[in-house]
Amino acid sequence: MAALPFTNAIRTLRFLAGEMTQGDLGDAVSVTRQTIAAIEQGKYSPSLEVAFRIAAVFDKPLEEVFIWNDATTS
Amino acid sequence: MAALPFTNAIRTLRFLAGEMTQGDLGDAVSVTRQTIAAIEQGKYSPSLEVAFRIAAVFDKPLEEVFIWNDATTS
DNA sequence: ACTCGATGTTAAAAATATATTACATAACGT
DNA sequence: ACGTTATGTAATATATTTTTAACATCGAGT
Repeated sequence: MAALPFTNAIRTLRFLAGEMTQGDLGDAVSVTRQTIAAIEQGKYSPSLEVAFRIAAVFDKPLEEVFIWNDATTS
Repeated sequence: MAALPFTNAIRTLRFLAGEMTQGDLGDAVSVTRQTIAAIEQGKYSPSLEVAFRIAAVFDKPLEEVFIWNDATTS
C-alpha cells in the first residue's frame, strides 16, 4: 500500500480543459477510463510513459501534473 | 518492444556525480543495479515513482533526467 | 597472472500496472 | 419517471516492471 510520494492535478486539469471526461482523457492517452480514475485517485504509480502522455494532453510539463513531495527533497 | 518515446541522461548524471556507480544509484533509489542498468539503457518505462526518486538523487527536475520526445509534442 | 569492481546480460519469479467486464450510483436533461 | 453519461469500484486476466541469482567481460591495480 504505502501512500504515494506525489500527488497529481489531473482532476483540476480535466476541469480546466472544458470538463474533459476521464474517458476522453483515457482515449487521448490510450489507456482505459479505469486507469485514469485509478491514477487520478493516486491508487498507484503509473508508468513514466503514461505520465508523460497525460502531461502532453494538457500541454503541461510533467511536474505540473504530478507533484513530487518527499521528505528528503528540499 | 517499441522504442520508448523518451531518452534519459542517467549515464551523464552519474558521471558528473563523481562517477557514481549503477550500484550506488540503485542503493540511493532503493532498486537493484540491474534495474538501473535497464532503465539507463531504455529497456522499459520505469514507474513514475522510481523516475522521481532517480531525479531526486541528482537534485534535478525529472524532465532534465528523462527527456520526452514524441512526434505529437511541438 | 591475478583479483576486484563495474557493467552487460539472461532466466525465472514476484510484484505491480493495466485491460476487460460488469455492476452500482448520482447528476442531468427530457 | 426514464434514459443517458460520468464516475466508483471490484474481480479476474494480461502485460509490464522489478527482484533475485547467476555467469560473462573488461579495465585498473597489484
